[in-house]
Amino acid sequence: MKIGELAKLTGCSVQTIRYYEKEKLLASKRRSEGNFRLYDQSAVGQLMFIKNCRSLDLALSEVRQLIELNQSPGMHCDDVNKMIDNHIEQVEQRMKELEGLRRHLTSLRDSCSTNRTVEECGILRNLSAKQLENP
Amino acid sequence: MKIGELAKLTGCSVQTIRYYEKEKLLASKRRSEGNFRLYDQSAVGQLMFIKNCRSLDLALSEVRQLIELNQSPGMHCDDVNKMIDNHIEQVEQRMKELEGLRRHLTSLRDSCSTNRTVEECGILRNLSAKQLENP
DNA sequence: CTTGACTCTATAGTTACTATAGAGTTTAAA
DNA sequence: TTTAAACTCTATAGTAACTATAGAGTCAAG
Repeated sequence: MKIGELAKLTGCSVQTIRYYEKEKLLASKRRSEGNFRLYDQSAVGQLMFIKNCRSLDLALSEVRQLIELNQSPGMHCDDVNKMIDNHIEQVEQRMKELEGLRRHLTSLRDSCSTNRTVEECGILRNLSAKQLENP
Repeated sequence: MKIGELAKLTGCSVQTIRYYEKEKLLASKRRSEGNFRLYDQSAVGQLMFIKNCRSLDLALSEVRQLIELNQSPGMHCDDVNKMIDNHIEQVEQRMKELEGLRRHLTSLRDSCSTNRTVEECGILRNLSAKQLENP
């Protein structure tokens, strides 16, 4: 199949597939006479693997590591576990940050009611304050 | 004062200050004989305003809008309120996404115990699955 | 007068794509 | 058979908000 069909099957864009190839995450060995990329069913699997990883917010560098690991079936998979553990931590960390941010924004929003002018705006006054407390 | 002192006072890096100037978020009118940027106390305030906005994850384009608004003290500040409301929504949206991600990662992690080989690794097997359910 | 600390501009790199230009290829209809 | 549409190719630039570097100039102290 050609790149367009692979794109449709996997839900990736054509450019993205070419980008993954350039980044050595996906090999396309064969080309047609007219120099078009040709793929088989295994390419669908490889691309879905990448897509699944990306839906978990894994970086392409991490995906690359996983692909390499996948190629040594006999090795221990501790590194995979570590990577996922690490990722869970990062996600939880970011959630905490966002919770702080949310509280901060909400209290900022409460400092201004409607029908004020810019001059009176509590939000702008707060933003101009020398230092914003970091909760 | 020169750019290094401004950087120290505000906690921004020297390059960041120059970058803000290029992006027209911060004006530096005066230069020394030797072409060094010269700042006064008001620059500290302007830079802290930007820094405060950034600590709330406001985009530089939004900061630019706020700076412009700040220059028309008589106008209504509804746009400021809208921007912050909008931002709160975005933060909450991202928090929901991350919560889904966290659950997803956790259940993935549970699919593999220690002391397995890559071949047996539940995580890799799951990632290879044609479609990852999107909870 | 030279050393070191500072500053200047311009440029490239980061991440994971997306968008474009300009060219060639294939398929279908007129 | 021609031609038009739809597809593909490569190469390049853009995105956001910086950070890092090169190579040059400025300034104060010793």
